[in-house]
Amino acid sequence: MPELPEVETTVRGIAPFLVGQRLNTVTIHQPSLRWPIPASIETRLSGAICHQVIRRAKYLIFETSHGDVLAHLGMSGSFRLSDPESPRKTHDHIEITVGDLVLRYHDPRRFGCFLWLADAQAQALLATLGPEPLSDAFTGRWLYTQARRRQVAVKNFIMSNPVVVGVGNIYASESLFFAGIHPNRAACRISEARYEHLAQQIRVVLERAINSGGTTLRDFVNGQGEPGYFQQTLQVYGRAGEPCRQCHTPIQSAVIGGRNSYFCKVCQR
DNA sequence: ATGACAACCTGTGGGC
DNA sequence: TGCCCACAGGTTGTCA
Repeated sequence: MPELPEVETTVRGIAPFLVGQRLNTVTIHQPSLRWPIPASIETRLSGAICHQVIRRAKYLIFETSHGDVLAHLGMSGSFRLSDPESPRKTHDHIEITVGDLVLRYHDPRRFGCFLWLADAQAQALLATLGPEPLSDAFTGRWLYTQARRRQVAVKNFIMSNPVVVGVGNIYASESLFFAGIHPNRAACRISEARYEHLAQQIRVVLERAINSGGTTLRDFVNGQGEPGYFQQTLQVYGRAGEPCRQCHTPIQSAVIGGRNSYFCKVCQR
């Protein structure tokens, strides 16, 4: 489900309702996510004041007076603020009451996580992360230097977290289309100038998606339960057989690195 | 070090 | 209508 824009949309949606507020009760209904939710979270987090909600890569970090939490939405996770009177749904695994609302973590596939940030496991997850794509540290030169001697397809290269965080399957296809680069091209066979263009397009695509509230393919909703609208402007993702919006050639799809990929064979070389 | 790929788990949609 | 299979937005861990 969520790539960087969807996580950012979630953070922006829920933070105003959490920051400065007390997390009154924390209830774990299903601790079995990708890694077990620490049993200590229920009692230790209850009563904490939430100081800040921030995003790092596709992680959400809840900074509280009783310790910080590192959460990830996996493939199908979402946080949503609801009326406590509304019934809890299947796969609502965590409930946190805040004021007259309840924050629910919903995740059918349970690939997400909810850990104490200070724990070694959480620290290890953050340790290997590359630069934020919307930061000044992310440049074409960085991509170019990282790509030396890398034979891997450029699409897999930009989806790898040590290289740059937050670029998932949708936005990898989209940014490569805007950069005019074929997703199967070996990472080491792209010039620094083309990487400058690619880095710029990655930033533009992610920023536009954030401004549209993210992409909803099946079920993504923001903190208020609303869908994103970026899918209406997707250029190639999920459009196999449909005409390229630039040259009208049918969009191709191919499995690259085990993930479905979409591109225009004329516009992307 | 690099790259390929299975694994984690449930829901959904298409084909028959 | 129902069954079965393929596939889905991510990431880690294992193995060659």
